[in-house]
Amino acid sequence: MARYNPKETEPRWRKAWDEADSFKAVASGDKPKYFVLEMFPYPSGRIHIGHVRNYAMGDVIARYKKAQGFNVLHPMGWDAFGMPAENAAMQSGGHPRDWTYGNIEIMREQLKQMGLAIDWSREFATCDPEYYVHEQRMFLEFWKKGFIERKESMVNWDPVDQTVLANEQVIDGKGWRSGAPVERRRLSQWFFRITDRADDLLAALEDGRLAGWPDNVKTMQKNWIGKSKGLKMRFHADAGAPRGFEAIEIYTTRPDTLFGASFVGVSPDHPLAAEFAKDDPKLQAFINECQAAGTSEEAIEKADKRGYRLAMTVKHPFVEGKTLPVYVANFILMQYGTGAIFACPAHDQRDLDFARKYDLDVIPVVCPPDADPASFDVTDEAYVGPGTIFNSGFLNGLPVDEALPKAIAKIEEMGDGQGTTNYRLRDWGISRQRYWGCPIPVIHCEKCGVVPVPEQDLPVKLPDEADFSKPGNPLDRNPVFVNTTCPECGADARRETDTFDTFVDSSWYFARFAAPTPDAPTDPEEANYWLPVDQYIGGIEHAILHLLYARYYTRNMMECGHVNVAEPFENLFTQGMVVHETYLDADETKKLKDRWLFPEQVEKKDGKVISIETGEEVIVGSIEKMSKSKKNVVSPEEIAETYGADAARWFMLSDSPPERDVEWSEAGVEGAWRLINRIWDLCEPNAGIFNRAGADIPAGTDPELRRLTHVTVDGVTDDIEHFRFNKAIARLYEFINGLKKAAPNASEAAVSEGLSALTRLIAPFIPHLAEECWAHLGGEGLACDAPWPKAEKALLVSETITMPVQVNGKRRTEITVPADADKEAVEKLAIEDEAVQRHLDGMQIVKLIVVPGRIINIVVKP
RNA sequence: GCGGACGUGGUGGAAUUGGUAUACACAACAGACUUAAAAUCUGUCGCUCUUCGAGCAUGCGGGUUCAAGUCCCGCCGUCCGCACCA
Repeated sequence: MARYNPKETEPRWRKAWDEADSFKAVASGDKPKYFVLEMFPYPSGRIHIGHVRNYAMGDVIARYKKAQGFNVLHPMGWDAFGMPAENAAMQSGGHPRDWTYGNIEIMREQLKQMGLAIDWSREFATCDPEYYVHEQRMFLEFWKKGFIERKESMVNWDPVDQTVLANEQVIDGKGWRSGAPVERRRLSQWFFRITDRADDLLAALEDGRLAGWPDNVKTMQKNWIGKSKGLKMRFHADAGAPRGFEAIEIYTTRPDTLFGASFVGVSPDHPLAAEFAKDDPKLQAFINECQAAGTSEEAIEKADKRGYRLAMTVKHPFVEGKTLPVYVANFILMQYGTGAIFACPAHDQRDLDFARKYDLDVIPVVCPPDADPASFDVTDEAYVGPGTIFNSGFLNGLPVDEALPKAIAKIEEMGDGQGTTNYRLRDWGISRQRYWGCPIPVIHCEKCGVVPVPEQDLPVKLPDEADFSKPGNPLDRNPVFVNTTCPECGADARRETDTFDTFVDSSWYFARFAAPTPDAPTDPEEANYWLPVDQYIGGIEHAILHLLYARYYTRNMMECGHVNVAEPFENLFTQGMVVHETYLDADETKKLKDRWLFPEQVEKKDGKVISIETGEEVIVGSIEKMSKSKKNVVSPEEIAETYGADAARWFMLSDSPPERDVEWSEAGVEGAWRLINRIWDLCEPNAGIFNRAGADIPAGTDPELRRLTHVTVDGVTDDIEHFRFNKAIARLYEFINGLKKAAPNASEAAVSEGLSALTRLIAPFIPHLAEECWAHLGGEGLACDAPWPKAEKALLVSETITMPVQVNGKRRTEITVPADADKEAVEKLAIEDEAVQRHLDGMQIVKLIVVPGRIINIVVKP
């Protein structure tokens, strides 16, 4: 028997698909459309097995839907702008563009070798000027429509490298490259006004428009948007207020606890803090320390609660004569609300921690339902639940939800504030002080201000020079790029040197895939044919940012007439990540970013992990998603080289449920390879069987084999529909085992039916082998064009069923009953069973439960 | 710190959503074939015991139910996100 040789068959079938243009998508015909999209990759160098998992899943859906008779669009491209290209340029001196396009060449070849059913004619990279010109166009359109504004925000600044740092580049408050303590700097930047659409983005999560999205993603986005009802109010100064700060405006969601207030706090970034710091070096030092934590919310909130008391007090709004101290506190975010709070330590854990540390009052004002106000007290744990207000003047006796509006009304009546809706969501800052991104198409003129680049001058192309040997952004020191004239007055002017956040690039690529055209972002007619994406697939790590930005950006595009959908992704599937241990060189004198080791650079020996190069023990770090920066990546190449693309695809989809993270292990890959051969061995002796066996199979022929065939078709179909690829594969194993056992003694017709179903069922998973088998068995045309098999309902049912029998909830035996047996008959059979009788001896039957088709439980007592 | 998830044999996992816990696969072990190896095939495989039967097992501790991996309460551990990684 000839052994299956993927090295020979796989390239041959890929060529056949290419020549037949099998996966070319055309926006016409009477078939229903189906747009399948996996989140496009960043061209980091080579694909890793996380990519294989992601794209194999999308490919199963694309091929399955094609077989189901849909007109399928399944494109591929590159999220090609971003920092890794600049980092590579700094390290090796090359150009980000060469590095990026070089990587794309390699990764395209690797992806093609996976045998993906992709329409490669639509491929593009976001760094192609033909793509980003439209992004610049849309920016100007959005600006005109008021979707964009310029304002100040904070960035991490590395004083040595003279550059802005991403949060991930700030490690323990220091720059990852320079090691210098990071400063917070205020910069004028461009923002998309996503908060203007917060309400609709939230509403769509709740009103069924995103019914095809998983609940956990919707919940995460909902919490991220963080709509809250609360009160904006002013605390009036009592003493010590600097000029212009006679009142402090705070935001609170708990105005019902105002009587429990013990201090007012402001963020270290608050203007009041800056004002006091002018002549208080100690305060300035404190603010600097707080700012050294960087800009990330995580760092700010995780830090120990610390504060600095200002020489200022404010009046309590309700209690005559009562004053409150004012603190600068490190846990208050300038970005949220007004950057200032009032604190009620008894009913907020952060406030309580702070109050205990600085010995401030803790006044309980909400009494839990089952507690007594006279004795209720708060020690280490703030009470945040519902209850009745006490210690609170005019609010006394009210439940929390009634006290809230009453407190707001009172403050409004006093003219000191207003009830408001607030969002946690912030406007989307899109300016990046980096070279390798899409240039923001504006010009700064001393006279005319900020002026858009005229349409006919687009695209603003990135200049070729990119010298990363000096600190800072190469665009800033490129006179040819920077120096220009004002399009309005003709005077000398400066070109904007910031580039777009790469999330802008990925916020509309799906629309470009659907309808590329040279003169506009989309051809609206074609875009409207394909959109929305019917099935979007990507990592759970994108649950919030990318998916929210894309939803927002699509709304902008809709208002400009580029698309006619607000929600770009009809159905979403978030797959788990492939995670792997990280390895860190123990040499702490090296910079952190240079210490990571690839898995193939280490080996395990006597329970230790050592570096192959140095022989030294390495630090085994946490298990994390595969990423190039931490080098914990595993390439699929070796597997594909040894066993073929089909085996690699099959292996990545078997075993683990798609939505769950998997810790990478190669154990089991040989099982995938054995399966490929087992299927081939099953088909090999049956050359041309489809031509010999008739289409009609007489009733009663090989009922068990036929039932297995149809049950498998039914089950695998259902599994694919629900993204249960691991279960589909387990079912296919059972089918293959059963087919193999039955084939020698079964009729050619039943065997042919089984093999025909098998070939088509495996085609989405292992398409090359499916083609080889299909051709060998006498199939017409290509397997990728063959229709999906249909299960005959009549063949699914079995005549008898097996039911377990429990006595007092413990399984004692099982009985086989006719499928149509009624309840009494089942009860009788169960009680009469010998094994059951042993447990009924000397007992009295109290209750008898029969769940039809499931289980029998006999409850007894002595 | 906040938000979202996950936790079942030596390993990856299954369990029709409250109804036979461990399907399917990997690894291991034993056997067949072979001069030998590979490949292939057959069988065993959660733990404990008095093993033909029974008891105990789904991260830990409680609870609801005739029945709990599944539901509820409280812990522990791991992963993802936290706005300039993509």
